[in-house]
Amino acid sequence: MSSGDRQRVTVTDVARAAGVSTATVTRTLQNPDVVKAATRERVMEAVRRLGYSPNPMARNLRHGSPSGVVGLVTAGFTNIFQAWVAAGAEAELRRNGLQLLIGSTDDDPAREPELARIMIDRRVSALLMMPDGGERDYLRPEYTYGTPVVLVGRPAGGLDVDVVMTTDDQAVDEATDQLLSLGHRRIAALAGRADSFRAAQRLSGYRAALARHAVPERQELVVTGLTRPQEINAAITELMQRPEPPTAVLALNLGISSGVLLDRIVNRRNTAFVALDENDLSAGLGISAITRDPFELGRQAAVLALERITDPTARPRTVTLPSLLVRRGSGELPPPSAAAGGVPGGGAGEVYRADGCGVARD
Amino acid sequence: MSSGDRQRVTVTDVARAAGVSTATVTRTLQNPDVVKAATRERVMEAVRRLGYSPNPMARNLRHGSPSGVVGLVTAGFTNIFQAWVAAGAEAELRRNGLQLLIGSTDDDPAREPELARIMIDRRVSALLMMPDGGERDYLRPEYTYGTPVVLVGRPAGGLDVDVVMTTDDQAVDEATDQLLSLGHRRIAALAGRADSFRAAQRLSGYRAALARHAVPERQELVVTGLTRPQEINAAITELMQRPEPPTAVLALNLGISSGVLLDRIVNRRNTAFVALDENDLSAGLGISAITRDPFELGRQAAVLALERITDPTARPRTVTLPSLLVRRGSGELPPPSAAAGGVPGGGAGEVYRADGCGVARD
DNA sequence: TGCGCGATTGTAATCGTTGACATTGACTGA
DNA sequence: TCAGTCAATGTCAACGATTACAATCGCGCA
Repeated sequence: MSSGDRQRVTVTDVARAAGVSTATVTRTLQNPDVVKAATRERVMEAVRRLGYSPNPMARNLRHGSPSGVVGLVTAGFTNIFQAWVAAGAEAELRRNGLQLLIGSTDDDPAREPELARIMIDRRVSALLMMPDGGERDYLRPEYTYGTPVVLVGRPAGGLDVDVVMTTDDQAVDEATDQLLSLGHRRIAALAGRADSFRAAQRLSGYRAALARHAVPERQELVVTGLTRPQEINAAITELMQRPEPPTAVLALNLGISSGVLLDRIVNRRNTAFVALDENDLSAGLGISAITRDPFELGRQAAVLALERITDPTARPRTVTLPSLLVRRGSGELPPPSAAAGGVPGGGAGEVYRADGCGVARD
Repeated sequence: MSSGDRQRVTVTDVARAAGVSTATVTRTLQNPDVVKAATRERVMEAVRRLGYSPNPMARNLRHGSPSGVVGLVTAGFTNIFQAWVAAGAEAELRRNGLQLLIGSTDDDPAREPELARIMIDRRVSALLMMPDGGERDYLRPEYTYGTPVVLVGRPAGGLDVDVVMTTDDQAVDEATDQLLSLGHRRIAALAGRADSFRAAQRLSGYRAALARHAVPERQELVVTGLTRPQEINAAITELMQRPEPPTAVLALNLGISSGVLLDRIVNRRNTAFVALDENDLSAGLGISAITRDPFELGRQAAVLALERITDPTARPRTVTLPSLLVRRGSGELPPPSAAAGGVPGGGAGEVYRADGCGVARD
């Protein structure tokens, strides 16, 4: 049959069918006002009948015009935080008639440049980069050929590009400070890839609070490099079985937060706990968490991209969104040794329902 | 500065720099063996020095070759099930040197055709469609121009395309059957969008089991159209407050599964419960679930796409992957009225934490 | 010495779309 | 009536990469 033909209808076909030149077809589509109404009708009829749509590659080739597509590079499709960022960017771009396409590095820093290159080569109107890989040289202007680049949640590192950041360090500092004020002295901090900017940013908040309270950092309470669920589970189990287990736990990314939460439920622990980022259940279960509104993060990234598309000469900007500590109880628990004083803000009354912005799907 | 130039390096530039013709540059890149070693060196050096990479649009324009990019249309980036499908497709495609790009309809069926069109126009090598929208006419061959299309988790509807399906109906039948055998007679079924194929497929399994056991279906126990978390929460609350509440609950998609799970934990319910699809916590909490291995689903879709790319004339195929009922305890609970008999089966080693339900922080 | 062959490389047409420029024809006002 | 104007449409080169075909070169062999 003809299903495999991939034989496309071109302007020439339409022009012949309508008895006009290709220029008139193009004009009818691009600038209808300059074409006589009768001709316009004839052309449109042919377009409809043949099912013509312009080949965007040829169009792009001729006039290096914006493609109407914005690319986003994520660390992984199943990274739900980054998925919400993508959703936020998508919504804002769509409001402006642009389409978002996303690609995943699958947490492999080596694939960032490849994916960025693919998107730049396909002439995305802008490129949003979320992974937290090390090397960023491939985003230097000589490689991006003027494609606007927005970095999400990681710094520019001398690059002349727009950036959207969050104040994770301040929020972790605030959470740590609160735990220290409650009397905690052994506060574990669990983080992801040791070489990532984000882990460093968050740990710096932890250390700042410790320093302010003149509490020396204990090396053995800082665990980094946790990525796989088994590692996370092993780490938390080992921590809690020590002779001197931590009295409070800071989980410094979403995966770790989920792992610690599962451990709390399964093993019925009541250690003080502050999560970073939320999952389906954390709000409903009274987990104090540092939240970052990923949807807004993505939206802002899209806004920056749109502005740079409009005015490529504008000075790159850095937008900072607040990371907020939401107190729901688990982060307000005192250490076991402390007298049973009033728990500030804690308690079952603060158990919220999860009514987040999400829509359930299948 | 020159950062906004978007002035790309072309074959011509490379050719001039290397002192050869554009044809030789192309040959060096496409078919190095026919170029003299010395010339090849000179060209490669120029390519490196200028940072040249071929414009895929121009390449595509000339020779309608496969683009090396496969498009995937999802209902939403934050749909974690579909994200895992994407991850599976990504892995398989990558093994074969192809790149996956995904776009989201944000659960708006009207955007399926738009997105499909964008991807087809950009000459993706294949198109994977996941949303469960109604209309599918836009995938007729006259609109896809031979782009291989694979439907994931929804039927072909007379279309001549590859399909990957799961046996949700059979698994739901099996789960319902088991609950009925345990003595349950009031089994609630909660489903998503009423007009979706998937909800219908799953409910048909529920009804088949009821019919086999000669248990009449109770309209008031079947709730459809649940999409937002609030709706899900309201529905489960209302159900359980009835004079005759259900003794068992079937959640027929992931969002609903999460909602019911949260309700169980918060309200310490111990009603029999079978979820469809899993979230972070369901395995650890002993929730019986119908699982579909989304990663494998995506991988199979990619395999079909790859085969059709290789041989566009092959007859479209339908691959069916099993939906499995994993027994972890919550689905093996008897109704309250039943005597405390042994729980049949219980999944032998598969019962991880049947007692994990209803735990709290005190 | 001269012909022919194979190994390299160059030339130019092509893909589909666009837009600057040229052309056509009708109509206006002097 | 005729130059001038304007609206409508046609012509053709260009975008960048590719490739069929042509051209060139060196060398062996008659």
